[in-house]
Amino acid sequence: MHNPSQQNYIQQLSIDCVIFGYHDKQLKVLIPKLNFNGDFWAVPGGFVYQDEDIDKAADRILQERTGITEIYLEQFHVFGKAARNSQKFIDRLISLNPDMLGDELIVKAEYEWFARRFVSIGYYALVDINKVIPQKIDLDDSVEWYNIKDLPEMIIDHNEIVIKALETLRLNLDEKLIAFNLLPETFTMREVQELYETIFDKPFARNNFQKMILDLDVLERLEKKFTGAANKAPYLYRFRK
Amino acid sequence: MHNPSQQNYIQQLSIDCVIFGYHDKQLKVLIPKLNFNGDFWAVPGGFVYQDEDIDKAADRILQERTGITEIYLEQFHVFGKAARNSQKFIDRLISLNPDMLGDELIVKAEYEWFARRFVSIGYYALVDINKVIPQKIDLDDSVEWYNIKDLPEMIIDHNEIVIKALETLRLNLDEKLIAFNLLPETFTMREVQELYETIFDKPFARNNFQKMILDLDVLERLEKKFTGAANKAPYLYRFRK
DNA sequence: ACAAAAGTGTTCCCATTACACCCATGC
DNA sequence: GCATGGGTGTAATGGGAACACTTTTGT
Repeated sequence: MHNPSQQNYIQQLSIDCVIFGYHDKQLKVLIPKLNFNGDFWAVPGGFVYQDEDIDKAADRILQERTGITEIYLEQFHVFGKAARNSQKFIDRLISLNPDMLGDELIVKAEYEWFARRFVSIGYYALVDINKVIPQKIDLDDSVEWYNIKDLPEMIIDHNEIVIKALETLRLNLDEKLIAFNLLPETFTMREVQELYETIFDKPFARNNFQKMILDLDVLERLEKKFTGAANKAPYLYRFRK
Repeated sequence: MHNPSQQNYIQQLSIDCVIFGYHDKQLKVLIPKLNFNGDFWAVPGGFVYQDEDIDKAADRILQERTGITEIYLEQFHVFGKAARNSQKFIDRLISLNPDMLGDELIVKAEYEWFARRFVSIGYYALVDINKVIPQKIDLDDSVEWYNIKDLPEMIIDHNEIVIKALETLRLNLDEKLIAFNLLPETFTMREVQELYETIFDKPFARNNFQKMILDLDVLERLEKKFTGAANKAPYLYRFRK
């Protein structure tokens, strides 16, 4: 077991990452489930080494779970209520997992580490869901994509963190042209539109949407995509970096 | 002297506040100067008590320097580079102030506290400059308003922090209707326009500006303000909360 | 009467929205 | 041919920018 209390981390500071993916007209969030009795879910998180930039720490945490690099990543909010700690979670965890008390000394140190109040920096990431192979680390029982409309109940304030991340994503989407990070290398205009409709949870007019996106002048049109369907083949596009 | 190392603070976490005020067509920032040899300026900052919300901590830091409560305050960015520490600043401070070495034990503890790498949460505040009576605390030599276009060179990355705060202010100004926090209780339309022109550093057309602001539907028109000038008296307005 | 600045109305332009039409594809 | 979905053009709409004019005030 990886013992945070024995690592050279900044104390009482954590990073929590909301990893967004998109598939099948659903906006999804990558969420590990802990390998303990009792159903504990938490967004991927971690701590910051003494000699590590916070952005680098977030990137490392992301790579551990997704296996990919060069991820679009943005800091969005700091969660720092005085009452923000894992006390309830830990107590329930221990009561349901009495056998986890092994080496008394280390357990005590770990308990004290985790039970303290933490200030957490929230990051959100946008990834191409096809490129991600969810990685279990440490104490993960599973790492799964959940539809954002159907999230499990998570520990501490992690459900609020996801909500705040989505709000920020919506605010930044138009301005920063970041939506394409959620799509594969190539995609059709319909797929872009469906993505936008999913994120904003509202419909867009097809023709005007196409014009709006093309006017951004960030896509290049490739060959047509023959799907075998009985209709005109759509063009494929690629984001021009 | 107030010794951070002996307070019950979260370690390696700080809060820095950019306090904006407005006067005489100038956007100003409240900046204390340290009471030591060598010219050291730093935006008002502080640390977070173990039992204190980070928002409360920011509010406390603000009240200490401005003397006023109910300040508009917003978290805007976390500065967390690994190399972000006060080492250079402290070394220069000590070399210029050799007599500050008093009680060896406490000095050593303080040195170790301040020399470490800090993660800092940036807040910006908008205040009515007329209501503020700048307060010196602890080691302040002075606390003054500086034109944002003519800031002193500050310690660590504090100049960057102010720049980032201004960027965020510009982005949020339209959306959140917060500009009025920088004005007195009542004001004329011209004053609002001059404030906007100062913040965005560009001119606005008078008639269209008036329409734009009134269409926000957040101002109430009061009586006219007779200035004694040889022209039509402008209306006074008040922000409707 | 006049200068200065406040207040308001009106036109112009552009970008978004809505509506309409044509095209390619496989059955 | 025809149903289906893709691509594009054009008219209507609305908000902001530009321009013009009127009103109020003190000298």
